Amino acid sequence: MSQERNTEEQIIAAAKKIFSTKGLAGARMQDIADEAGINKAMLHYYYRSKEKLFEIVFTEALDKLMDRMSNVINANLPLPDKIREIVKNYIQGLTENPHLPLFVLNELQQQPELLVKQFKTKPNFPNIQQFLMEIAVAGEKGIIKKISPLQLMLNILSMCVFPFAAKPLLKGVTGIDEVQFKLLIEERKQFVADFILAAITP
Amino acid sequence: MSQERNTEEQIIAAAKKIFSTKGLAGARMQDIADEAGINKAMLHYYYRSKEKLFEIVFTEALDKLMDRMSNVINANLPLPDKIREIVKNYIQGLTENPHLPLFVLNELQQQPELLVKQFKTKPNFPNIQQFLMEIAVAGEKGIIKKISPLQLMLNILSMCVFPFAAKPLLKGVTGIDEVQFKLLIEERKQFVADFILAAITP
DNA sequence: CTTTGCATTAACCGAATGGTTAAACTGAAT
DNA sequence: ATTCAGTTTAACCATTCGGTTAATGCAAAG
Repeated sequence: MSQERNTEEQIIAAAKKIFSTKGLAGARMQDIADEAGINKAMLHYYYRSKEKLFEIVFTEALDKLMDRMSNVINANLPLPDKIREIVKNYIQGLTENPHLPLFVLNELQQQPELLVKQFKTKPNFPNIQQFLMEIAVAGEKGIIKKISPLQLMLNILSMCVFPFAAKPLLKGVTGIDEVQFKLLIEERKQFVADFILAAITP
Repeated sequence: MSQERNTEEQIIAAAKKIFSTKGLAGARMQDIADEAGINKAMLHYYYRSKEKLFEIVFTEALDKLMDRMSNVINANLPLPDKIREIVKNYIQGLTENPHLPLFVLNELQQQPELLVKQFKTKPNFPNIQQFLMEIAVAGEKGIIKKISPLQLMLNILSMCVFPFAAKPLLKGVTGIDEVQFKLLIEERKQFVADFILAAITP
């Protein structure tokens, strides 16, 4: 697939693709080797075992999801504008990596410990606490309604992430094709933001 | 686990548990046999193959998800009340089967054909078209804002389903335990309904 | 040219896994 | 008591899969 470049990177790229689409249990080392266009033994030569390789891929995936969230959350903007940015930015990010959510959520259900390892090396979630506080404060100030910050954040996340996880179901039930799906997602960047702001504006 | 009863049912019960938590690729026939407390050969005696057994379990799971949706959607209520009912009812249903969403969404991504098989035997989705129409009409009448029915339905589904799929992530990031999670979910029955209605009321 | 150290490959290995089979068991009908 | 059909079990089989190894390739250093 992705020819040239040094072997290590080729492997990671292939592993990302295979693991994120088939999951840890469904992925075969041979699949990854084929995808990378190299010999299977190379996988072990560079990354010892399937689990080690998986952990690297998974950690990077989770990182990507968390970082994208953090970046936007820390922007210096009034809360409503910030929510608009978060939604737009997050949906865009998922558009570029549509398999990430289902992959991460699924593997996390089978091995919740994977989260702990992440926190030990990268404590990239305190920002979320800060965001929750911001929502609470905005509620007190009357900028938005007084509501549970956690519930609001859950709603924001839900509406951004779920459509990507439910893509096959959505396509099957509504009968839309790939183009229409992308259009629907594009439309959501504004729709969801409007929806949220309408819900929380006092 | 579930002792007594006829063997066929024991197997299905065990298969449900194993498949829905570990997925098709991650589940082992031996796991299912152990869970049912019977000999592995029985699985094949009654259900031929892993795939056949899986298909039965999956179809039933998808059915449950779809039916619950359809039932409430067809109730004879004003749209706002109906949305309240849908949210409450759906979240409650997922509370009783918290693994269903991630299971179905994940397997559906790997084999979207599974949906087609479902539609051939049980065309239980036209009701959704009816619901979308109802939203459009309510928009015209000024009962709610004029918005994309599909986007609204996606939002409703997202907010109901996502928290269950993201449970491990949520627990990890916020540090809440099982009891607090259940409380959060219980609270959501009202919060999400309020949220939606606030967003779509003209 | 030769050596040296890393990279690469094909062949191989043992364990796990889905599936099969032949024999043993069980209980009801004769 | 015997037969007979359906059920259950342990042992077994073939394949797949993660992982290893020994031999080969190869390019830079000497």
